[in-house]
Amino acid sequence: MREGPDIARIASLVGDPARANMLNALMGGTALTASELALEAGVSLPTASSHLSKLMEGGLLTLASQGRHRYYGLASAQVAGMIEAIIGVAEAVGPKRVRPGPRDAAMRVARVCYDHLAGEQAVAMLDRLFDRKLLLRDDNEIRLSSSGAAHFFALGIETHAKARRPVCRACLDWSVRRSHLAGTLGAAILDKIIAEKWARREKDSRAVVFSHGGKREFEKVFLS
Amino acid sequence: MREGPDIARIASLVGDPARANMLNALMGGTALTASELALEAGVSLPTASSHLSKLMEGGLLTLASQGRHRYYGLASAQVAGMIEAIIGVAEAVGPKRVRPGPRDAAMRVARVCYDHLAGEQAVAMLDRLFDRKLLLRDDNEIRLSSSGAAHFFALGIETHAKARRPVCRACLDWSVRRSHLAGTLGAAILDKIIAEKWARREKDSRAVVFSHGGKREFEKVFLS
DNA sequence: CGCATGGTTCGATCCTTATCGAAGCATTCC
DNA sequence: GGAATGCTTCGATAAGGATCGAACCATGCG
Repeated sequence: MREGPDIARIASLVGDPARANMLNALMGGTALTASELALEAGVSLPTASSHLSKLMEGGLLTLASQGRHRYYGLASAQVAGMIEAIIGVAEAVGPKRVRPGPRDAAMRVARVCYDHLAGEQAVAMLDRLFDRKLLLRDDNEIRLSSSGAAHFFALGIETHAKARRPVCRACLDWSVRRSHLAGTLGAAILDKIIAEKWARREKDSRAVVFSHGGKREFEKVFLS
Repeated sequence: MREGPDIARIASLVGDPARANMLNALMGGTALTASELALEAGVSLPTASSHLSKLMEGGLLTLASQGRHRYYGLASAQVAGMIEAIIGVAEAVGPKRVRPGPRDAAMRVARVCYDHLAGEQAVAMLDRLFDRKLLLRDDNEIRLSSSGAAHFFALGIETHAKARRPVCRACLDWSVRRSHLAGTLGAAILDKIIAEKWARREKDSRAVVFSHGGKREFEKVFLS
């Protein structure tokens, strides 16, 4: 029984919750840094780093170093396909609802994903931004339209690309399984939400809780 | 990160070596009993039983009880497809050859698989039995031809179905990745090999070692 | 050059889980 | 009914690995 490919080794790499979350986050196709992945997985940076080196050694990830940033991505479409297959089985098997507590419900509605907003609210927002043609879908990329640039400028949100980081980026939402908005624009919008006190971050959690008035304001500006 | 299908749970089920071996053995499509799977995985019966109940609870296996026998099989083609995908990644990633020691080499040539012979010799034997039309391939089933019945009768091997257990059954070989012969006929052949002292079982191992003369005899009878 | 920041390595702790022997159930055979 | 066989459950042990704080390396910025 010692022959053949070591399937237990590969499967056990995916079999740890932290690593599974990381891989799941990378299924969006965009490479992420160690800190982003640590946040996504809900573990500390050293822990994430340890997991990432295991995934690298297992051949599941590729690494692109850019200056002091190190971007991790899935190694191949084959790896992505394997994860898809596992997700498929998990979905088929898993009407296993585990404790949909109040904390989780709040997370589902709105939460922080690194530095931008995620959850139902964030997905709905991106949908509306497309509907209103403030953002344009261009293959897998998201671009800002001229009307969009004007709109965000009016809101006091800077939309000029400064660093290497893209202004707009799609990020796959875990709970909704559709994209929400990342990139500097996504980050700026979250900043505004917090600065305007429309919502506050829950302590020791990624949940974002809107006040009653704040929710109204947010919907007026982004969901109308 | 608590949302969506629990992919870590599914992956970790496959991520244990013993369970991976069991699933691998079941990839042949034929359902196997707990004892057979214990042997394949190289663990004790209680351990195997524990693993099997976990795989059942995880929805990866189905169970068919027939009297005091309990046959475990893969739950669905989807599960099989997932395992295939994992194998694919493991193969792509894994020129990781681990210690092909003499013990493993012997196992590759000939070993016991529950109560019948497995390994290169066994696969070659089944090929020859088909070539000589002593056995007939019938979809996924294997049948004994009339000439085959006569042939084995001449060798002193009983081929009448007594119990529920089939006379012939294909069993996927780990090392060769092709089928060898199981069922009562497979068991009877192994019995003859041992009884004629053509080979002996290695102690505390599944390896079967042929003597020089025994190998000649075996080849004359089954590989000619 | 020094400081700040993103990442990794190290060491200690803790928890999960694989493992097997012994005992207990269930089913069939005599 | 008893004996035998296939399988599961229980209990105790042991090993592996996930985790985090603290210290360490590397790159970029002023």
